[in-house]
Amino acid sequence: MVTKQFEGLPEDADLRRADSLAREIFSDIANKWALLIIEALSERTLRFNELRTEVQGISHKMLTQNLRMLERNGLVEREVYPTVPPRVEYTLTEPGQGLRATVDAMCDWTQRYLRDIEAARRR
Amino acid sequence: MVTKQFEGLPEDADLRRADSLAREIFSDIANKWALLIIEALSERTLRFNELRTEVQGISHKMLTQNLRMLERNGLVEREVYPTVPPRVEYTLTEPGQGLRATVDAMCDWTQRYLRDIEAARRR
DNA sequence: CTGGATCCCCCGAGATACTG
DNA sequence: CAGTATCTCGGGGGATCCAG
Repeated sequence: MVTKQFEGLPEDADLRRADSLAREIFSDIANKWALLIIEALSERTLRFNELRTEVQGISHKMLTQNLRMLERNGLVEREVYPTVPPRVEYTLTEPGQGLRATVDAMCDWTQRYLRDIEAARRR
Repeated sequence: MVTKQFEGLPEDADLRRADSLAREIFSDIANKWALLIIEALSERTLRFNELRTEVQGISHKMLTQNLRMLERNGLVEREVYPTVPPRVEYTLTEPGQGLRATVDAMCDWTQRYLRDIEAARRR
């Protein structure tokens, strides 16, 4: 997806590294749960269990795993309030907000072509 | 992701069906391989083995499976030329083109925030 | 070349239990 | 409430072979 720009150029370790990184990131975020979590956080900051409710169908484990991944990539920020019981809030960072736009687009697309897809399936 | 619009309304079987369908579709397309295939087809029609090359890392099986899925949902069109050896071409349909735009946006996003993400990871 | 079918292994992911 | 750790199982997905 990215490589094309570099085709034919002399080997360049940096570009190759960037490309492999891009693929890695793409693989990270191009998955159902990650995108749904971002969609859920697009409106407002949410706590762990709120997310669990919003992103319906996700398991405890998947939610934590994906949140860690998103955090690692700097797409969501995790804020811990040292109260009792603990309170943890997840917020979209600026890069996360940027991705949010594309996720929204995907959701819009789904809505827009729902009928067409339904029709296509009947064939 | 879609349900929100309907919250609080009296139960409506049609809306529920549409929502479950939307989730199904979203799960179908929100996966790495499907999106990479669409990205590959965004420039031009491709044959099976060309796709296999473009979408590097994908296995024979995954490619066929995803193509069948995309075809079933009417995102790609499959044209068979009854020559020998057989020649099969895959093309993005109009809905497919629509999705392509959002995939492009995702790729752009990846490029744009590459450095930020790299930095975030080092922490 | 395209693409089904089969075998098989590994790990993704759910369930459960336990800490702070 | 939030999160980690362990166990376990099913099926995702690779490798391979066959067919048109």
